[in-house]
Formats: sequence, C-alpha cells, structure tokens
Amino acid sequence: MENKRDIFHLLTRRFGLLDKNCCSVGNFDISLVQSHILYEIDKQFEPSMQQVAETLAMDITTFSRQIQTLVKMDLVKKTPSTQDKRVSILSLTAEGKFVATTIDLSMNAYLDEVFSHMNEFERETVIRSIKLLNEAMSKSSVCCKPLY
Amino acid sequence: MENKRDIFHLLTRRFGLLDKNCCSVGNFDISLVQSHILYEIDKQFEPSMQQVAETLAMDITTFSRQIQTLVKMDLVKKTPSTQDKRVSILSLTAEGKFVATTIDLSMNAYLDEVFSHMNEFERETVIRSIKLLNEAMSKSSVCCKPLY
DNA sequence: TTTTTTACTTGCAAATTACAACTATTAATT
DNA sequence: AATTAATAGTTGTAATTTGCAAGTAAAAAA
Repeated sequence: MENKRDIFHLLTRRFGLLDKNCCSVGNFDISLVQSHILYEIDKQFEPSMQQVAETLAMDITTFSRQIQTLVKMDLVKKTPSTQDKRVSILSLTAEGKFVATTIDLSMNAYLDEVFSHMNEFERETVIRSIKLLNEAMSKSSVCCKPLY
Repeated sequence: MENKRDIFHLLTRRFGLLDKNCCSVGNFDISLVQSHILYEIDKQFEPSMQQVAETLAMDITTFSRQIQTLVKMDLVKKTPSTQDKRVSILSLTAEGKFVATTIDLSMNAYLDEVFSHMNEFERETVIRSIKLLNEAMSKSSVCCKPLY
C-alpha cells in the first residue's frame, strides 16, 4: 500500500460502495446515478438540465432520459424557464427532497461511524486533509473540470 | 461545504472522473469496470473469478461476461485450476499488464500533479490521513465488506 | 432577415446489468 | 459408497443504461 493511487482507489471504491448501497429509501429504489442527480439538484440553485448534466459529466441525452424517469417517479420537477424557453429548470419535489435528505443523513451517519474509530485530533486532521485535497484538485490542470 | 458527505462526495467524484477518463490506452478502449477488473487481477495473487467479482462487489454473471470480453481483447487469461476444476484462475496477459501499468502510471502522475499544489508537510499529512481513513473504514461495521 | 448556436428530445443500436435456470465439480451427509 | 447439498462458473432472456446521430424549437449573432 505504498503508491498513491492504491490508497485513493481503496478510499473511493469504499465510498462508492456505500453510495451504491444507500440508494433505496422507502418505496423508492434509486440507482447511483439517480442519487447523484438528486444530490446535485438539491445543491445547485435552480439549475438547468445542462448545468446538472455537466457537473455530473453525463451525456445530455442520457441525462435527459434519466430526468424523464425521475419525473415519472415524481422526485423531480421540470419547469420551463420564463427567460429562455429552451431551458428547463430542475427542482426536487417534496418526495425528491425527502429521498435526497434521507440519503444524505444515512451517508453522514456512516461517516460519523467511520470517524468514531479516530480520536479528536485525527478527526480534525483528516477533515482538513480532505478539504486540502479538494482545493488542490480544483487547482489541477490535468482533470475533471466540471466540478466546482 | 460543512458536511462530511459533501467533501467526500466531491473528492470521490473527482477521482472517479479521472478514473473514467484515464481508461483508453493505445488501441485499447477500456471501460471503467474493465479497468477496475484489470486493477484487481494485477493486485491479487492468482485470483479466481469469484474472488475478483467479490472485491468489486459485482454480480458473478455480469463479471463472467466482462471477463469474456477481456479475454477476447487478449488482456486477461483464464486458466482452469488444477486443484479445483470448477474454478478459473485469472491473470493478465502481457498486453493486459501493459494496460494496467499504463493506467496506474497516469493516475499516479495526476495525483503527483495534485500534490504539487501542496507543501511537503501538507503532502505527508494528507497521505497519512487517507491511510487513517482507510483503516477506520475497514473497522467500520456499517458498510462495504468486500474490500480488504 | 438569415445564419449560427444553444437547450433539449427522440431514433436507433450497442453495451451493461441481473435474475433464473443450467452444467460441472467438490464437499457433506447418511 | 451413494446420495445430497453446496460451490464455481456459464448461458437465456429481458430490462436498463448508454451515446451517437439527427431532429425541433428558441435565442443570439451576422
């Protein structure tokens, strides 16, 4: 476990697995991508389809169809923009908000559990490190433009 | 950016994007799952199908077909075990090894670039933190058994 | 006014997925 | 030793997901 990629790979795969497991809320059986879509709509302010698709680095056609599914499931609402009739503004329905919040809570509960295996100093160091890493990644020229 | 999930989400999504982009090597156009399969075969010692499928938390039938594809692409070799005729031992071909190594190099190069935006102290702290996190996650009871 | 660009949607066709049901082999039970 | 159960892996089939190409409609640029 010397090389950087290995430790990152392990970390992100584990988080990814969690992410994958945590997607069934009540009656709603959500896929991983769908949970990510809900997450982004919740995060962003009145986003358009393009905006969300871009942050998720998804093909707009695939995204369009996923949104159709989520609208059918009554988790997402599509409102035509008044300023630009081409764009659709995305928002969460009450249920969508509920699902997103529930997933968020369970993810955070899991992370709290993980952090409970550390002492206070370690906890703070680790959180600070992740933030540092995120900053460094956003400065990086190599990859992954979408994410802000 | 207060909540733990948010910072982890951002980190893992960025790493995931990188992972996704870095999968074309020479003539080989590899999908993300396929790259993960190559990674695990490379990592583990003479693994069986089951073993790799389990670490990747993949359905064995899906895995079986992915392996068929990789064998056709001449990246993976399947050798029947002599001790148990039911099991197939997986290994990388020379090309498979080349692809895996190339991906590994480019991922590490990217990570080096990311770490170049930090000073030596930060670098060490961050690496140590990720390792700490991995340990804590492996202790966790909540999730993600497969990964060792 | 015409042309170009942008936002999004549909028609495909390929790839990915997983459940059920299968074969073949090994381990456990009687 | 013979039967039964469990394990490793493969296919049938059907649903879902994906992305390119080509489309519509609206806005911006020429």
